[in-house]
Parts: sequence; C-alpha cells; structure tokens
Amino acid sequence: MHAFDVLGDPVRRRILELLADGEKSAGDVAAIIQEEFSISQAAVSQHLKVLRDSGFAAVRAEGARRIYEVDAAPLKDIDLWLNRFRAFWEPKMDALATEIARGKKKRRGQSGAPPSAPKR
Amino acid sequence: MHAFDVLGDPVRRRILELLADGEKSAGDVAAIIQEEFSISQAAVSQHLKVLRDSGFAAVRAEGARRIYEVDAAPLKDIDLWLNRFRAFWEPKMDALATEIARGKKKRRGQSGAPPSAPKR
DNA sequence: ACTATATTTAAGTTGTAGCTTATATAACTT
DNA sequence: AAGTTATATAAGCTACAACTTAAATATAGT
Repeated sequence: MHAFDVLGDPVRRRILELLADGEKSAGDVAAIIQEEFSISQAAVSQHLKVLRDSGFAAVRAEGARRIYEVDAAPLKDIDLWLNRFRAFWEPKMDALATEIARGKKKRRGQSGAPPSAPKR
Repeated sequence: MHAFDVLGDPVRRRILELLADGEKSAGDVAAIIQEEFSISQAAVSQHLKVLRDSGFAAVRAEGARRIYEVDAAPLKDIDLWLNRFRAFWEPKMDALATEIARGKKKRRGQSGAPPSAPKR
C-alpha cells in the first residue's frame, strides 16, 4: 500500500496525530479512536496493522500491551515528493534557506562557504 | 474527496508531476498518461476532474483545448499537516531556520531584529 | 489451572473508486 | 453545413478497502 493511500484514511491520519504526541498502547489508541469515529476495536487494530506494514508506525511489546510509536520514514518520503511543488507556494526562498530548511546539510565544512572556492 | 485520497492514486500523482513542469492541455496529459498507464482517454479525463474538483488543478479554455495547471493550495495544506511530524526527521533545526524554511514571515520590519526590542 | 484483559486475525459484507465503452458537447476546418 | 478534433459525461462493471462479528492468541492476576 502506497504511503498516500495510507494517509488517505482519516482514522489512520488521526492515529498518527495521536502517536505524534507520544507513544501509546493499542488499547489507548483504540479507546480514543472508537470514541471519535464509532468503529470497533478490531477495526482500529486493522488500521494499526496497515500503519505497521506501511512503515508509518513501529511497535514493541510490553507485557500484553503493544506500544505504538511514529516511524517518520514514509512521512519524510512524502515531504520529499512535495519538494517538486514547493516553488508554487514558497516562491522566493533562496537556495541557502532551502538547504537549511530541508536539513540536507552534512555540515562537513567549518564555515558557510561552499566546498570549492568560488571563482570570484 | 480529501487531499490525501486524491494523491493516493498513482495516475493523479503522475499528472501533477507532469503539470509541475508546466501547464499542459488535457490532450497532452492524456497522451502521456495513456502511454504510461495504458488507460483510456475517458479515464484520464475523469482523473483530471478529480484534480479540478479537489483544487489540485486549475483549468482554462483555449479554443477547444483545456489547459491545466497546478494549483498548489491543497499541496500546501498537506505540507502544513506534515509539520507536526517534522521533528521526527528534522530533529535539530532551530526556530529561526524553521521560520525561514516555512516562509511564514511577513517581513514587516526592516532588519532581522524582532518587532519588539529584546530584553537585553 | 482458571478467568480476565489486551490484542490480533479470520471470514464475510458492502460501498465506492477507477475502469471501460458509448455518447454528448463544443470548437475548429473545409 | 458537414466532418473532424478535443474533451467531458453517462452508464455499467469489478476489485478492493473498510467495516462487522467471532474466534484465536498471549499475558496477567487470582
């Protein structure tokens, strides 16, 4: 299932929002989602499975509980895909600001100067 | 149809990518998409309708042709939604860099100094 | 060991997104 | 005005995502 399909579902988006505020057990998530969307606990579990399988969420066992947390990798991919459209709504950002913004720098050099000396 | 649902379809994502390189007529889009996905002209037209209705694309008539172009508003919304997750993969960006990055500044002042004088 | 709690998985149903073919609409060409 | 080109819409089909209820699995408490 493609990342965008995963986010196409409002329940899954909401679950991710909940997890963004901190890891939660499947039961805690289910309680909130059932309250908000009036769906069964099994349905929530199925959504959690989709999030697991698509890489949006990671789980660990803690006794009988399953603790879920956000895994941002696919979200980052989406952000990357959006890059080609950024110019449409962030028209005048210069290259350096973009670099800082996108956090692409490896920061190998010691100053802000480019790796090879500029040609004057 | 929610923005993420719209982007859930690979054909529609591809159409947006094509339009990102510059406006195109429905026919030009259809030609490329039919080639790449082996679907009918009608199917492409239906996808274009979805993109129109959901605000991802704008159209204008030019004789018998319909010229499509990207409308970034919903893409921007998605970018905004992603904000709450950015910390997960852009951990160490400071506040100023974030501001610059996100292009939120109105730039009313004349210098880089904050609107009210700092308290020493 | 037994019962309760936490969670997932299985099986079945249903609404709808995305397709197809056929047709409608509108603008150009001759 | 008749034919061609460009595009959209209508109607119908089909696969599948999202749900349900029921059952399975696993840990914890008594």
